[in-house]
Order: sequence, then structure tokens, then C-alpha cells
Amino acid sequence: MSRRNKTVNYNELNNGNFSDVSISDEEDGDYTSSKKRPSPSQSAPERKRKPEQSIEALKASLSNKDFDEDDLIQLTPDIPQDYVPDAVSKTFGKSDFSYLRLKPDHFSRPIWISPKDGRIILESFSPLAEQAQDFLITIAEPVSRPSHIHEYKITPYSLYAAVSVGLETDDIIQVLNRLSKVPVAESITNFIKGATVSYGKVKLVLKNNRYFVESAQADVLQMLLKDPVIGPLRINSESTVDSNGLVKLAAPTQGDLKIAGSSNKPDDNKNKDTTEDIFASVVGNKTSEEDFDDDMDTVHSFEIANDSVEIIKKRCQEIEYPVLEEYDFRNDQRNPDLEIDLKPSTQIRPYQEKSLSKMFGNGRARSGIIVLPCGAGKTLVGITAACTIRKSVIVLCTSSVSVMQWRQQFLQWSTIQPESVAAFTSENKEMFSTDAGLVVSTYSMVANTRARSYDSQKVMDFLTSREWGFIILDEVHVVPAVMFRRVVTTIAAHSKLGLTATLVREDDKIYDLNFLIGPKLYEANWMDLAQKGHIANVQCAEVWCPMTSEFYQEYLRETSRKKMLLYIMNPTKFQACQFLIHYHEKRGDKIIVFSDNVYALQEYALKLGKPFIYGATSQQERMKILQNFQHNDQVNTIFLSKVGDTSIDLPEATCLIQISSHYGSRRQEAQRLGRILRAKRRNDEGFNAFFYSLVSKDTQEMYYSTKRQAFLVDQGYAFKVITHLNGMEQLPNLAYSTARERRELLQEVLLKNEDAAGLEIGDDADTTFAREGRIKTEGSSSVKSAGSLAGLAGGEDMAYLEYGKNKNKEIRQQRNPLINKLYYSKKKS
DNA sequence: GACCCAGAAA
DNA sequence: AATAATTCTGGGTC
Repeated sequence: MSRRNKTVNYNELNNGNFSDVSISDEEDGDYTSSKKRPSPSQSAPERKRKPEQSIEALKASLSNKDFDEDDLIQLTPDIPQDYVPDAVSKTFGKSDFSYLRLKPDHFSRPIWISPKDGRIILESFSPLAEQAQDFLITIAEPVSRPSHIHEYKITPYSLYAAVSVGLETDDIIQVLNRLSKVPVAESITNFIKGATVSYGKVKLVLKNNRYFVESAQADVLQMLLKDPVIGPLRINSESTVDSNGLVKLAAPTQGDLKIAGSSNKPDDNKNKDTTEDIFASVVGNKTSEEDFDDDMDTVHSFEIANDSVEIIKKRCQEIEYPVLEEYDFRNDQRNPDLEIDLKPSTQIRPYQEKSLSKMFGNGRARSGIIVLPCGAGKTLVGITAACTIRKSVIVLCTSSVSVMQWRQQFLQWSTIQPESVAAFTSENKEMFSTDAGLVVSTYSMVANTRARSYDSQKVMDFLTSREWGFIILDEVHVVPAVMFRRVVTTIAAHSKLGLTATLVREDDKIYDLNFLIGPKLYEANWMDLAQKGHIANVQCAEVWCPMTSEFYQEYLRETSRKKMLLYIMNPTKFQACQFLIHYHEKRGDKIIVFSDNVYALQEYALKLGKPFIYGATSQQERMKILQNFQHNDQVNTIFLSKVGDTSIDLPEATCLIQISSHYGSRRQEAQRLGRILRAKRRNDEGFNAFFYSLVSKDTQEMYYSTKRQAFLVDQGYAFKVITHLNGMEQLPNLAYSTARERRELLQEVLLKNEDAAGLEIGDDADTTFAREGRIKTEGSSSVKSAGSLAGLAGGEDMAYLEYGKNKNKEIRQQRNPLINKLYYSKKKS
């Protein structure tokens, strides 16, 4: 596309009449001609804008809350061709779609759609933004949601999710057209049609203890019946059959189903904004059922035998008509009811209710995934769903700690009887004796393929022998797909709910979840929740710590593994950490310091005299430290290794400092931030939680750090860069403030690198000498000999042993790879 | 039966 | 390119 066409828009925009135009339902018929590209004669001379000015102006206008509407309208469509904005990741790239003519009332329509790849840009400052967002989140994947402009992308998965919560192809296209500033391109409508023609059309429903293949469209079922695999599996029921051999029934509605704990009745929408009505029919609000009535009031179905379920599911997947699993739990008489309800005192929040209304939208339980930030009450969503279904339920989580937490939360929020609750872990093999009940277990316990202990086998038989109404899969993003497949196939559950905070992984295995568990039913926007006070406001900052010259010198010459240690142990970073701890302790904050690197964790914590927890810390020790952190005024800072990334629940923490982390893992970053989102004090006036990432300047850390932040930036968090901490140098007892201390630290770090050096043979000693030589030339008076170096290496090990419980294991784990590495690198050179 | 330790999985 | 931590099991000792 040529650049000059842009000016056409520019002119039209300036000449347009912007006053008082409301959204009309005009369809794109009027615009078909506009798909033609404007003739060249309309172009070049008018072009006045300099690209660099546009970029700056655009950026400025994006960061400024008081929009001048005219500016906005001029700027937004006129993104220079070579400009790839950072704020909205890779918006349209170099594609220029300015030939799409704007609708006359475009300014009151909040979205743009790229004809090329289905990307959608939402102006989040539009009055219709909230409704549009509700809709977009249902049909598209959120890509990036900073404050003013949100980006979404339509994908086959997102459309699958959309149809499975009840949207129809035409609804999607129609509403997109209503919201869009430009007519929705044919490529997009075709894409939507293509993707939705088969997805979500077929449902597998358990009703009155019989399985039915169900669809709103009789022709789809006819097609399935002609399939050589599926056709013969139909069984004839005594129900009235129509001329097509199908059973015709009224479509399910939410009807009188009340989601436990919700404040308003299903048919009560009087407190809803009237503007919402515009979209109610497509957003899946509870009021929407009447609107669907025209074509949705009947469904067709045929019955299949219980034992053909697996075959049908597999076959439907193969022919690209994946079945949606719905559980008609209210009409399930075979499985005993579970006596469970939310306690009267338990109230659920609006967004929790919203996510559940997606799940129970038609009075049945849909299987799928709900995405909520950590601390936003995922557990309560799961419990409420269980209280709505009221059948036997099984909860799977990642660690035995969360098993206990889930069990405890169930007892706390619901009326379930303790004797109906069982935990199943390696040290706790319980079964309930009531007709229906709750089992909480871990993935590794259920998915274990290796030999089982006797008790474990007995419980597994118990789990596999009965039918479960509901299975909750906690932290779905952490476990690989193969494990889920195993879980899903071994346990017969009628509906599945996946819960997660971050539906991202650095590998691509996340996509399998869509078909294994179900579509994404709901995803909350972190910023929205923060604004409404459900999770804490967080100030994020990246602190750049310059490397001291000695450390940087070593950094430049070392191999990558040692580089890492050097930039973590950078004295400036340590000082920054010390300063921040001091500063926030004085403010009355409770601080968690994260370090992935165990060595650094210990060094930092010991030097600062703070308690720390890592893998080898015993269970009692952990409890003691966590107790102190929560209740003891004297203990305001703790150091955590990766153990703290998930499932350690510390509502007291208000400040988080990260000194080392795992490469570019966005998930870890988000998870860690999640540790302070549930801060108890979040509702205090003007309360902020703090999240610091300490980064050694000019090292690899900078690169990883940016990658890690991507998820949070996409969620709308702004990272401030701090290059200098005011008053740090004046801090009393500042560590490593003398050159001598820094040299000693460097020495120690280098020593640690080679702490296996004592066992090393031959040429390694040379490098040791060489290093000492360097230190010596800088005038150190306390240089140690090669002999004492080796001795120290041993001594280092001894010191180490005091902290680790499994000393042998630790030494072995540390040494073997290291020795090998050293050995091989020596060989090469 | 209470511990500890090693090994495998992912 | 690949750390650390987790889980479970089974085998050992006292």
C-alpha cells in the first residue's frame, strides 16, 4: 500500500462533520465501494505531516489524559508506515489500510480491525469502551492492554471460545460492524465464518443420566450421522423423533438457576446501565436469552451410549467439529447430590459473578478456563461453581501446600461437611465415606504413571471408579498438556474448570488446553480490578544498578554461567537492595526479596541478617519464618527463592524486590507480582504496593528483564526506570562501600564459581593464579595464595553445609555439572 | 512407624 | 541453553 493514500483520510477527517452523530445500525452495504482504493489524484500534495512529528504527537497524546478530540481523530488513523508502536505491540506493522474509508460517525465507534490478520485496536477512552471490551474479550485474545489503546486479536481459538459461550457467527460479525470505525473487511468476515462454522456447533450433554449429541442446527447433526464412525453409535430412544430422526427440545436457558452467592437474580437487570443493552444480546448477559429466541429456542439431539462417548469425542475432534461438553447437572439423577452451599456470609464480587455467568450461562455447566489475577479470588470462583453444581467434586493443584489451602478454603467459605472432604497426597490418603464428596489432590498424584504405593492405588481406584460432577484444575498454565490428557482421561468428570492467572508460557504448549479442557470463558483485566479495589495498586520499577568496574571487567571475560553470578552479586545491586529494604521498612512495609539464585539468596540474606527460605529449608523452619513475617514487628523482610513463586500466601507483603530471576519468564514475573496483589492494606487510602526489579546495567539481565515485563506491560502496568536511588550513598552501614570490601566480594564470587576447584586437577590452577595476579596489581594487601584458595574452597563447602540439610545432595548437584563443564571447556581450549 | 536418602518425572 | 524446586515412590536404618 502506498503511503500517499494516507492523506485522503487526513482530509476527510478534517472536513468531516463530527457533531452529534450517534451509532447507527448501518451495515456495510454502503461502504462496499469504499473498499476500492482511492485514485492517486487525491493524494500527495496535501501531505503536510512529518512522520517524526506524528510519532511524538501520537505518543504524547497517548500519555495525555485530556484528549483534544480533533487531535485524536487526526492522529490515530495516520500512523506512519515505518512506525511500529511499542505501546501497542506491533500494531499494524507496515501494512497500510488507510484505503478503508471511515464511517461518517466513526469517532463514536471505538474499534479498528485490521483486514490482514484480525488484529483489533480498541480506544479504551471511548464511552462505549467498556461494553466493547466485554465483547472483544469474548471473541478475541487480548494482546496488550495499556491505559489508552487496547489491542486484541481474533484467532480460531478465540472464536471457538466465543461460540462456546453462546455467540453465533452473525452476532459476532454484526456487532463488530457496529463497533468498527471502518467496515469490517470481507477477509475478516470470511475468517470468522470459516472458523465458527464448525466450532461450538456440537455439544455433548449428559441429561437424565444419558448422553446426547446436541446442536441448534439439525443439518450439522445430519452430517454427523452420515459419518461412518459416529452414525452407527446412535441409539434409539423412546422419545418422539422428528422426520429427520432427531429429538427436538427447547433450548436450555439459565432459567431460574441462581449462581450461589450472587447478589442479583438471573432475570434482574434493572441495575444495569441502559447502554449495556446495546450489546446485551451479544455479550452474553443474562438478559440475552430472549434475543436468541428466534433461532435458538429449539435444539436437536440424538442419543448415544455411555461407552461411545470417548469415541465420539475423538472422532468429532478429527473432523473439526470439536464437541463442547456441557453438564446438565440439574437433571442428573444418577449422581448423588453433594450437600454444599456457600455460607450466607460469603459474598462474591462482580467479576467473579461475571466469570461464572459465562460458565453457567444456559443453566448448564460449560467446561473451560477462567483467567483471574492472583489474589483476585480464583479459589472462591471454583468453590462457588462447585456450590452451584452440587455434585461430587475433585480439585487438582500443583503442590501439597495448595491442597491444604483448597481444603481449608472449602471449609471456610462453604457449608460442606468435614467428613465429605478428603485430601489425597503422598502423606495423606483419605477417602470420603458419604455418597458425594470433595477430593483435593495434586496433579502428580493423579497423573502418576509409575508404580504406586498400596494406599495410593486404593485411592486411585476410588477416584476412577466413580463419576465426578465437576473437576477444578488449579494453575492450569504450569502443567504440560500431556499431564492434563492423562488426568482428563483417567477421571470421569462431567465438567471441567481450569483456573489460572497467566495464560502464557514461554513454550507453545498452552494452546492444547483449549481443546483439552475447554475454551477460555473469562479473562479479567488486571488494571480494572486494581481500579475497583479488588487487587492492590502496584508501582513497578526497574532499578538500574551500574556494575562496579572490577565486576564489569570480570563480567566481560567470563563465560555465561559465571557472568550470571557476577551480575547478581554486583555490589551496587546489593547496595540498592539494602537501601530499598531500609527505606521500605521505615515506611512500615513488609518486604519480600526474590532471588532465583540460591547462592545469592544466602549471601544477601546473611549479610543483611534477614531470614530466608529456599528448597532445602525444612517445613518447620518455613512455618516459623512465615509466622514471624506475618505477626512479628521485628521481622519485616524475608528472602525467598523459587519456592515463593507460587502458593505461599502472604497477604501482609506490600513490597517486593527481585534480585535475580529465571531468564525471560513472563509467567514468573506475573506470578511474583501476584504475591503482593492481595495485600491486606490495599483498601487504605492511596495505598500502593511496590515491585522492584534490580537489574545490573549493561548486562544480559537488561534483555531478560524487558522480556519478562512484557506480560505485565500488556496488562497495563507501567515500569518506571530508576537509575539512581537518592540517598543511597548516605545510608549508614552501607555494605560494600569501600573498595576493599568490593574486592573481597569479587574474590568470593569468583571463588564460588570455582568452588569445585579444590577437586579440580592441573591446569585450572593457572586461571586461579592469573586472577590473583590481577587483584594484586590493583594493590590489594590481602591476597591469598593458591594453596589457601583451594583451602577456602573446601572451607566454603563447610560453611555451606550448615545451611543445607541435604548436604550430600547439594554438593553432588552442584559439583557434578560444574566439574563436567569445567572439564569440557578446558578440553576445548 | 518415624525418619532419611536417592531417583525419576516434567 | 537450561536452573531450581516440586512431587512421589521405594529402600534403607534405627
